[in-house]
Amino acid sequence: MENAEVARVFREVAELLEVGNANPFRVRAYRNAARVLESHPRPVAELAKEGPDALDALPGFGPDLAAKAVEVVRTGTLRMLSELKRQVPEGVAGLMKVPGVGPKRARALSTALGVHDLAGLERAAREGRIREVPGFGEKSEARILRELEALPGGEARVPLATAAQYGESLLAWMTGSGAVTRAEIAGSYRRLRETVGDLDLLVTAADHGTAVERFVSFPAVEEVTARGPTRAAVRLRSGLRMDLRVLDEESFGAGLHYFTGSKPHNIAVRRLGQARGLKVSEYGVFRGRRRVGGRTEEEVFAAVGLPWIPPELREDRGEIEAASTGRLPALVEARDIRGDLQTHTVASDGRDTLRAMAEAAEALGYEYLAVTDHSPAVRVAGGMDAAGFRKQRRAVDRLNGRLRTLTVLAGAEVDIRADGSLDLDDVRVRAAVERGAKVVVSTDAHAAQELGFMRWGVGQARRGWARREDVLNTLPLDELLKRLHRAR
DNA sequence: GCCGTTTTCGGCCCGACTGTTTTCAGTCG
Repeated sequence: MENAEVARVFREVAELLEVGNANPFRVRAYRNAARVLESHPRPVAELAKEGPDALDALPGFGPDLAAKAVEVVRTGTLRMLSELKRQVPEGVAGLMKVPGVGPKRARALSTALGVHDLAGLERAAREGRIREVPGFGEKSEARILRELEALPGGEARVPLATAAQYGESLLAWMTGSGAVTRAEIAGSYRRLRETVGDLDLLVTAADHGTAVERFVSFPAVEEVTARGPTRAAVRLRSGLRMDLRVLDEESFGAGLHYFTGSKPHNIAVRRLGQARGLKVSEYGVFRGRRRVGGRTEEEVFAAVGLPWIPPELREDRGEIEAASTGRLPALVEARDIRGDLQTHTVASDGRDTLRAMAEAAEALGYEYLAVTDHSPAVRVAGGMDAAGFRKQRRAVDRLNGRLRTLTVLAGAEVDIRADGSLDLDDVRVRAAVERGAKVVVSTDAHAAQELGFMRWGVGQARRGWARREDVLNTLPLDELLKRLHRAR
């Protein structure tokens, strides 16, 4: 029983409770519990064995949720869930997949029209029956139809590195024009999540209208979906959505914090503010009507008694507690990296020669570069046999004699499974680091240019709370070699 | 359902937008 499975049961309970008109805070308790389990470094099954106290100690867990988690671990299911499924008409929760339809409207539609799935909802909309339901009108009916048509395509999240291509050209587009004085992309992009749903661009500008105008004329824009005096939204030809918000200088830090999220992190910060009689919003920190901060993120955090927290940690996974007790980790930085330990050359499926890779790595200021071409198992990647590796090793020795500051290490990428697939479901840096394991951040570069992917790897390490000392390739060469020999 | 340097009961983050209302509920981020 994995944590994710228990979390899924709790999420399903939350959904059914919500559509069943339960206390929204009770619903939130289940969602929160699911989120805590998903990001908890220890297996819930292990905690369950230790007894109820271990689970009760999890944030947001009380006796009830702890007992329910134990029940799911032991029986694979939850009696409460089966009970809820009997009470709530089948399929009603599924109606909430339509944007604009929440629990109340899903229930209203189900009760009034007897629809229990999206197909039934679409039929009712086409027959003009939705506008007859109290609280709905022609516009709601039209929107539901529109959203239903857009659903299957659904804007999927895109990989961070892909989003970065748009993000960086967007920033260049905005700042290069002189239309804005300051521009930053917030959201999960700034938290360096592996995937990004949309890009939230925040700017300050002398003239708001000019900034909005510049934004909607970004070359990759296909459709302008909203456009007001201080905000706009567009969809790019690739399907990626981008939002713009024009902020005042005095509230830029509050806006940046708010739109960087994550949502659970923001909620936790606001609760801290509330306890101090402060109101924290995207416009600033207020005591009554008086603004007490918001120009910078530091001001926002300081107002609630915290040091600045790096965006990569803002997931409400313990960073608030760590910050308040002065135990935030000094996170690894891209500049701490002294070498790349997994790369390829033309000897297998890389695109540059050993020498070109070495020179590019030296130009990046690295002390070492490990070339790790494929073993014979990976035939499609031109895997080398033992003789090939011996030959490459001699080439590495010759090259090291000529290089000035870089040392090339000879290695190999050996597949674990015959089909090459990963049998792990998750990037688990934090669990590794908490148990004292060291990690290595590498790019698997197959071309000189791809050595630049290092920053994405560092981002994932930071999201796992990795400090410099947790990452082996922040070590100077001699220490790295010592560690490797010791491990052997 | 959880939680407590105001509380063991009565709270629980905040604001914008939309559409349906005639002062506001529902939804979203």
